[in-house]
Amino acid sequence: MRYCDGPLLVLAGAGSGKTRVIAAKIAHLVDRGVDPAQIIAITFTNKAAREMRERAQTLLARQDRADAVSKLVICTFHAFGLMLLRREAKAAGLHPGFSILDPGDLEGIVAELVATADRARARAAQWRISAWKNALVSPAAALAQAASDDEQVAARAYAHYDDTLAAYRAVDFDDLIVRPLALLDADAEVAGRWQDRCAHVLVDEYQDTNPAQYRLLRALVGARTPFTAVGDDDQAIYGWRGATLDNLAQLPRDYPQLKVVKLEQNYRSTVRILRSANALIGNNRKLYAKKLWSDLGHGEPIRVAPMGDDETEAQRVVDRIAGMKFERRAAYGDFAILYRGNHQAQAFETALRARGIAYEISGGQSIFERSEIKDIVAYLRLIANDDDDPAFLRAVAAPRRGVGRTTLARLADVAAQRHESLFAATFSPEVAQAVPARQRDSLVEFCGLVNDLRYRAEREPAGRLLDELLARSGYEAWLVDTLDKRDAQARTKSVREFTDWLARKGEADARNLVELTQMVALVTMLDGRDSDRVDAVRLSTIHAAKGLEFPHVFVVGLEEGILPHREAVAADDVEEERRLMYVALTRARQSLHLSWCRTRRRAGERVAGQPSRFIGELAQEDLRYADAPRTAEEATAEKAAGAARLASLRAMLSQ
DNA sequence: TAGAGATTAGTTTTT
DNA sequence: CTAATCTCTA
Repeated sequence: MRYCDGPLLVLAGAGSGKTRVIAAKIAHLVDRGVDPAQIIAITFTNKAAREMRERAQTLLARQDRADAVSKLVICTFHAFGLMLLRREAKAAGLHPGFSILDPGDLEGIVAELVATADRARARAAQWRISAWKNALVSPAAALAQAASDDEQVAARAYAHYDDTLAAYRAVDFDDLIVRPLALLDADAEVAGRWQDRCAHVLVDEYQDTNPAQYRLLRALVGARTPFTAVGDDDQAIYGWRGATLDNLAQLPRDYPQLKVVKLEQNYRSTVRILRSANALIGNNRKLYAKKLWSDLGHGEPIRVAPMGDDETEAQRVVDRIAGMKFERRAAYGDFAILYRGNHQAQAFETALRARGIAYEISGGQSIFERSEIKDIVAYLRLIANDDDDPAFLRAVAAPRRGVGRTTLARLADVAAQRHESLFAATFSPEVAQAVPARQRDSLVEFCGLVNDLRYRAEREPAGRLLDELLARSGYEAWLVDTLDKRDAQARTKSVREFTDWLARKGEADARNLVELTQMVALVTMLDGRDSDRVDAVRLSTIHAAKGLEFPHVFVVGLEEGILPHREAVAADDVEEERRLMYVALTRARQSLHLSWCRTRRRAGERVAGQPSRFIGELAQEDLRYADAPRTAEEATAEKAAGAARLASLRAMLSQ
């Protein structure tokens, strides 16, 4: 670990203290006199970045180098790409206030390019385009290799897609990787500058990098910079996003002097949990052989429970959590319910709410998907970049300002004729002709507000500008008038929460409004201030739970077709599903509970299900099967018994 | 332009 | 069978 001068690959098994290792290495580098501003640590998620910063902070404080923390660059690939593009906007041919389009905007753009009203079709094309970008396939190459009709359509849209984005002076998520890479490849001067900036690069979750990310890494590291890659081939679960284990296999070939270190001791789970996880993953072909071990004791058997249907499953899991909380003096925060797809959360939400148990959903819809937040973000994007037509369309309609479909259609005609944005077209003589005075005044006033705020965006604190935006646009007043009281209150609150958070963020990191706007596009959830404090059961997709651990874990919905997912089985990619199961199992510290449903409601119909093949692949001697009640009476009786037990426990507790 | 009713689609993971 | 989106009418 103290090897600092060359390329290093750390194969870190689940629960082997991966984050700790990276944080320790960062602290060690600082200790050796490396300039903290030249240490670049790249993670996969915002959450991981935050965690790593916290760990590094603790270690550095111990070394009396707390000052170094704020200089460290610890961020996601995408945030790093954004930073590079911002600093090199000119060389990259970008407007400094460029927008980062959200997936909804992009769906609309793609739908128009493929001339379809069918959302599923548009999304499929959008997905194809993204996959091509991440695989570094150009539009021309995509057109040449597109096999099916659908791919042909997507490839033709791809050719115009980048032009459309350029017209809006906008980029998409993938561009935050691809464009910095193109810039570093094309411009030796810029590349040299950034390579000099890096004294040491660390990459977390290396197994989840895609070809574009790997190339970016190589362009950054060059021949001189030492780096540390940390990963685990058994936890590669982002193949669908273009991540490829080839990057892991390729590393020793690209860097012959690569040192490889394996971490095989698990500090998290009991022997039984690990034995089952090892048995499961033994069914996959291996890139690097590795066997996790633990000295945390045998532990209790893994419970496997077939359930009648998904509703019963939710109820019984929640009952069990309530029971265990008292029996084991555990906190709700010690429990996690993990599932394959977001929609599976619903039954559990309902069950938890019925019991009055606090829960928190991660990986679900974030506050950035709420319409009122999108409205505010649209204003911010427009302030940063007035060519952002999607943002214009959203902001101009919230609040309603007497400008309707007809007016906007006329404005769009003028803009198209003049080859300029909706914003710019507002001030053209043609609009004076095409649009009645009243509507035009509204538009001009709207644009005037945006202009004023833009003018001040770099000089004044973000908090004040945000307050002014809410007041002068009439947005806050509109929320209050239009909606019935309760809804309005909730929305006003979430808007306030959001603007307060932004203002604080701006102050803490000394960012102006434009910089904050770009950052917001990459953030999926507000920094967890209450999430740490609230004692709540965690509901999460397995993907979103990677890197986390819980004393008690329930993995639910373990049926053929769900895990492994139907599509994955059809595509003959069961290995990635198995890794997903492996990740789920290895989140658990003490107790692990697996369940599957005999029938499940889907589209109003009951569908029969088979237990997942993965249950059969576990270490059978460590499992304990529980049978579901057979009849409705038994189920009712059990429910009543459960409720009674819960009531008596509650009574005991309240004494 | 906004709200209420009709209609239709839902099948995986996310920066 | 929901829930979200769309369409029509006031």
